[in-house]
Amino acid sequence: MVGIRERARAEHILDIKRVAGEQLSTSGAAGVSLRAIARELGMVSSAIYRYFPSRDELLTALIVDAYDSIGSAAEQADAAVVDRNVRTRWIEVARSAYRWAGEHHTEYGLIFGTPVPGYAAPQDTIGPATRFTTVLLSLLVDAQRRGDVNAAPTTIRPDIRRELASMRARLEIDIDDQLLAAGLLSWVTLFGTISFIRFGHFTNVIEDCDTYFEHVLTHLGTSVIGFA
Amino acid sequence: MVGIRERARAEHILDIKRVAGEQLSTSGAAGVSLRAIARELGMVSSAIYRYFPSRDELLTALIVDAYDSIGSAAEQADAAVVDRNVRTRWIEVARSAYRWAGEHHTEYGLIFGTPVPGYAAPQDTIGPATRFTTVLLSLLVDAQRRGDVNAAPTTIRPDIRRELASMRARLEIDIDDQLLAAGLLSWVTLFGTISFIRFGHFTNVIEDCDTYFEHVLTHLGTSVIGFA
DNA sequence: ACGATGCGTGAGCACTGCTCTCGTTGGGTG
DNA sequence: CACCCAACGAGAGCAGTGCTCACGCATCGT
Repeated sequence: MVGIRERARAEHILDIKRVAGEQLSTSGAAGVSLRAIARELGMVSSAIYRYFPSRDELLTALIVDAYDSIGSAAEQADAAVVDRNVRTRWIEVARSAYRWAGEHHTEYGLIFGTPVPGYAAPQDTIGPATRFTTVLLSLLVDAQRRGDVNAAPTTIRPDIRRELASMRARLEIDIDDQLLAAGLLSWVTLFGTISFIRFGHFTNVIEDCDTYFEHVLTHLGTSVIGFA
Repeated sequence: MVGIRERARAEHILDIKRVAGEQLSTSGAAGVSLRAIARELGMVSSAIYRYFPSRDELLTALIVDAYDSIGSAAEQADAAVVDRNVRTRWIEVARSAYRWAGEHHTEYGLIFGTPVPGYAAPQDTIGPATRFTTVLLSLLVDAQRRGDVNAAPTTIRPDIRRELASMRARLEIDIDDQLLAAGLLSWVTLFGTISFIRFGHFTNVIEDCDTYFEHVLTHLGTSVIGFA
């Protein structure tokens, strides 16, 4: 049987992260206060340290949760595509990221925004961080396998081909240079667009950001990656 | 003649911003402390408030300076291209942004990173903020005028054409839909790539980020915008 | 049954942004 | 030139922060 302490501990950790998440969405990362969390949970501030050794560790936990959240959103969006058409899958996955960023504004800023100087992402974060890109990569792998892609060939310099080959080996995937480069560029442009929209760089530039995002989406799928 | 006070005031403001900038680059935006600045300048903390009404205003001043800094870097890079070839100008301007981001890591994070919730960019920032994009836009205008551009036509939906037309009217520029859309996409991809590199999202993904950036640069200039 | 360990408490340290009052001093005005 | 207001620096003080530590109590494994 699981002990009373163990259960209470798990619940407390959840409570702390919940309140911290509320503070995060209302006041940003700077507004997450251990003392305020303790106050809201009816405990003394020093008690928090029994569960998180420092404020940084709490934020790290929130980062991990955020990566997991956007990753699982993408996984679900991908799984929901019944006909497994790679073009549809790409659009749905990209849309899920856009939607997630809109619904979790500050969490998005936490993982795709300014990194804290001197704060090296702990090992705990790199696992969840790859969850989203894994969805994207498996999508590309399937596209390659099914031959559902025919992009206009672009010139790729030898040093970049070497870089791509190294990446291919590291990830143990079978995607040719053309598709891999296009996928990489689309990945960056996808989050570049989301960041520009969510961080307000399109103010006074683009009025209907939702529509523009859809445009970028189809453009990337059609002209850059070249899904059939 | 300019008074003693006026001169002293201007110098103090410069001093405060200088020390704040040092703190910014070593400890990030969160590490900028009015009291620490006052200590370093040998004045009492409350004296700072004679020059900046709040910490936020100080940060705003740093943001304005950062926008000005990257803007003037781009202007200089553009002006240094003697033959006025638009392709060369694009590459030099984009490179200047990449270089600036590398040399001013935290300042870059300040303007392209996570926005503070509830912090609406004051009017003071929007002027300097457009300085970089103005360089980019004038480059596109020249390309259009000289006919130095021949991109593969992509499909642009009517609602996006409407958005582009509105943008064209607002900015009072003469760039056709095709080029404007390509420029917009390149702008986003440019800063998306810089952010991914500088914010560490390419760790364990791309080894030689400098080379990859050069690749993206030429790709955007050639395949997306299509400079002659 | 007992000892080690987990846990909540409260005081305390060093720090933060910001406010207020109090003299002093510089600089336009009569 | 004298005067008076505004700008200024100093210092105390308030409310808040992250974090540490010694202290007891409760729980759990032996």
